[in-house]
Amino acid sequence: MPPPARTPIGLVLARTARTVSRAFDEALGAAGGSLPVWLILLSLQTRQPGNQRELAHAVGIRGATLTHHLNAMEAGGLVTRRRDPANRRVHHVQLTPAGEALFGQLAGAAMTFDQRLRAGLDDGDIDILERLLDRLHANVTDE
Amino acid sequence: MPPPARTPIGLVLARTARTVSRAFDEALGAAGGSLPVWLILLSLQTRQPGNQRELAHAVGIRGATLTHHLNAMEAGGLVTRRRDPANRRVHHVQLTPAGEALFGQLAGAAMTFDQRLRAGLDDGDIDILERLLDRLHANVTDE
DNA sequence: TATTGTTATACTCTATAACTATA
DNA sequence: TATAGTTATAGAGTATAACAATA
Repeated sequence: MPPPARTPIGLVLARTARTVSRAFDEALGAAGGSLPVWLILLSLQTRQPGNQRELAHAVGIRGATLTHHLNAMEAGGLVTRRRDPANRRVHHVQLTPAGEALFGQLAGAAMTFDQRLRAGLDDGDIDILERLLDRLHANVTDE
Repeated sequence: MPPPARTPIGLVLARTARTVSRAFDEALGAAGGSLPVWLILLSLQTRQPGNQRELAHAVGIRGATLTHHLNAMEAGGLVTRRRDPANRRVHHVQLTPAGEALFGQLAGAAMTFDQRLRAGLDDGDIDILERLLDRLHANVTDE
């Protein structure tokens, strides 16, 4: 007898994530941003990445990919890059006032989106979901 | 007093999904496929999409994007397209033996991956996770 | 006219490899 | 030599718009 043949949980996760990601992208887009820009701004504000390598790691992308985004963000007047006088190889990335303003707007959009996402779920549900997602993450990361 | 400021669940989902998706992509790549190819093969085998519009919808992509993938898959000898004699606008997509073989290999890779993903989770956990993910999906899709 | 699908084109995100500049 | 970051290039996946074929 073959196993019960239920939908693989990875597929359910992939479908949900795609739908949710698209909706989130849309919400961020309507607020003037995008997912990578939001993650970069968020990392810059919440952590204090000492260099771009750390920043790239926090966002989950490669250094060259980060440079790509930072170039666009600098051209858009959102960030500035200045060399560290103590170690001139290091570039410190800083938000401009326009960058901070966009951060605020995207944070608002993200919070609104999150409320929509939580509809019908109480704190206990969210805790459980978070725990289960962490477990999936660990199952794929470890080993 | 500001709200408890917990990590937005959408962010947790996005991070988990990215990590899991990359690992899944890798597993499918090692088996000779990719996520969109797997989704297309799976839809062809499990549903019986009457036309490409239905197939594209099942996979969650646009018609032109599906054409893009089908062109590559046809060039790779995985599928054939033939016109429906009753309605010559409609193209029926069919798996070749090579397509069926790849389907089998990817199915194996997907099952193996799913077992890895489920480590430490019992059926009850999976049920709960699935229910919660469905809820997120609905929260973003509806309205 | 409406529907099915394709072609042409382009955008976003990502990556690797080779390079520059500092140390 | 090693490290921080950039540039050049490319590839995967997606999309829209214009088109061809068929109904």
